[in-house]
Amino acid sequence: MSRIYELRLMARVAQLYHEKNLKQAQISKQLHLSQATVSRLLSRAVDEGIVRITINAPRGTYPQLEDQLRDRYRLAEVVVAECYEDRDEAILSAIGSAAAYYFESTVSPDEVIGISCWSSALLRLVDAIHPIKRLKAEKVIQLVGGIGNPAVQSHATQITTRLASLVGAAPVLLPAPGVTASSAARLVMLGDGYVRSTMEQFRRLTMAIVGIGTLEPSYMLHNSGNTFAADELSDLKQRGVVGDICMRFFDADGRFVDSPFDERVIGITLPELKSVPHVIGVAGGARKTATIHGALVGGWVDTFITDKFTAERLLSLPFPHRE
Amino acid sequence: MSRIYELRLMARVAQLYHEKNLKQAQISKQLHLSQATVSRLLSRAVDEGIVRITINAPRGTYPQLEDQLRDRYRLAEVVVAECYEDRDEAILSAIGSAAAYYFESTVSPDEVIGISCWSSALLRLVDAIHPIKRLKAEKVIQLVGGIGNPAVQSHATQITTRLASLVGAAPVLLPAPGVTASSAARLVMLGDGYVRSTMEQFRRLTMAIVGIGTLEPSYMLHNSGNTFAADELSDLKQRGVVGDICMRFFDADGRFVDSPFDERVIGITLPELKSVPHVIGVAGGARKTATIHGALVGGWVDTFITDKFTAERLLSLPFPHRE
DNA sequence: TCCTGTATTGAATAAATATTCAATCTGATT
DNA sequence: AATCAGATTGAATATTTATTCAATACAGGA
Repeated sequence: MSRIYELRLMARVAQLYHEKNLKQAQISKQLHLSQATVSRLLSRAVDEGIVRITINAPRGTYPQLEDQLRDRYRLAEVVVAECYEDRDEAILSAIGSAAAYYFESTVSPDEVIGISCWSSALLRLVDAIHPIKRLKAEKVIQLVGGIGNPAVQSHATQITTRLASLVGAAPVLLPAPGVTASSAARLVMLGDGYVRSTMEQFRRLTMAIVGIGTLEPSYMLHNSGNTFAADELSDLKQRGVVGDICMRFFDADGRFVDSPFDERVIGITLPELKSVPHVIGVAGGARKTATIHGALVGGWVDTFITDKFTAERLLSLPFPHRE
Repeated sequence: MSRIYELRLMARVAQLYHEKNLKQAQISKQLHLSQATVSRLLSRAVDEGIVRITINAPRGTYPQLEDQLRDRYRLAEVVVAECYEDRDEAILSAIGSAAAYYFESTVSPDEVIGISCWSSALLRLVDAIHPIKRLKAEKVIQLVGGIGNPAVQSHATQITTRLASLVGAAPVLLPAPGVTASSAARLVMLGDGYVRSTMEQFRRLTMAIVGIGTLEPSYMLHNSGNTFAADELSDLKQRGVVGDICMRFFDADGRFVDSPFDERVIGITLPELKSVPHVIGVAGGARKTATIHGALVGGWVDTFITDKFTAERLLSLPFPHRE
């Protein structure tokens, strides 16, 4: 009966609040109501649809893709970067700088950051990070050894060192090959105190940045010299492996795949990685669709940064399981 | 350069805040930002047009008319009531109940309310007030004496008494004719202690509700028996009078018009009325356009309640002065 | 390179807003 | 009428949000 007057009052209060930017206390004085009533009228105005709040996504952002990926893979956060061409080079560039910005606005002091150095996306990330943005993070820890070839191995240490200096943190290196010739060789390397000390610090990580690699075709693995025997590769394929994070392999459903190979890796394990509070995966590219899907289903990362093409490909995949 | 990432972040924060209704503290945890940053991003999101807040006026409300009237006449508050027919009867009904609702939601305890009893709109107002809404206002004071005819005079006291009982307040009556036969007769009436006591309480008013009357044609004044001599009426007209509030006359520019007649009125004066913190004028109807305009220009009320037809007529008037 | 003025940031805190609570009212049902 | 569950209100207060402040950071000029 007096509903129309109530609605008018809600609209009036909303007008003073949202358009004239008055405080509730001012409105309550002006309209001779109590502040509590003003507050209640405002929230009723939203319920009644008198006040409507809309969010316009800026061009070049993809909140829907992000939402769908977050939802589908139960991720804490997803960033989908704008990208103009569906080629690896453009994609790496896009996700590299998107990840760099995400990283910059997200790191806090006292952070213990882990970085896997096998991904070209992470190379781009480190390149794109701004000269320095205040922080002294505590440490930057290398999560896997370098690549067999000593020249490339030093490349890995360089990324770690570079990131560390960018955030004003102490670099913690893993001075060992990522993949040893044999399980026995690995044990020898682990005997090294420096190596062991680094690996013991994995438990203190507060943030990890990792790439997601395909088993095949892979640029990186091809470069890794004698790391892989051809039969080993086909063995992994046989076991259903689709990709790796930090040289730890998983299948299409994201399950860790154990193999003799795993015994030869020097670096963080997947369970260790999973216990890190904030794991950021950075990856994109047409070749990697199934690989990334596996990694995400496996829940090995909680934050995922990619480009719009990769995002769309992932979303076009069927997604059976959802309890 | 990294502007697109900033915009994305604003949109993301806005989404979590406005759509998912998270608190800023939750968002800051989820996105690894500080709460201060979240707050700043949110307000930037409004500035950037990422978040847009719109107010939909409910059907039957006229915020634009209200705004224009508020603006034009510098009023603290205006209520424009829905009304389906531009006839006095429909208008009185509309503004009566609109004013009743306004009054109900606006009065507070300890209020000292004055009411002028010469207006049919105020009759409707009192009729429309709900059975009782909690409050004990302190007093309801009659602002002008009754009409010459003793029968009608008691009518005036009834309105006062009725309103008083509706708000649980003590009625304070003005037991005298609104217009005496002569200035001398007025002085005699003022000798009455009760009358004087009431009039002394005018200074304590916190709210006054008044009608706005036309000089001519007027229903009320015709009923008032010997109040007006025909020559008096034409004398007032000659002086430019267009209407009255509480039997005090003003011209088309709202200026008080003094006359011998004024000496015979028992009731609140315009300066006294003006010193009341909250003066609510209730009026509408085609006959009254110029009258109401004068009253509003004069600034004799700070709150004005009317119907949409009257509102439109007022706004169609030219409005020259605006410093 | 070293200033100097403008900008950003997070922690601390001031300010603003939402909620609790007790009082009171409404109105439905005996 | 009498009673009782559900509303509604404002004051008090808890919670949430915006702003201040001090500490850098950065850009541009000397």
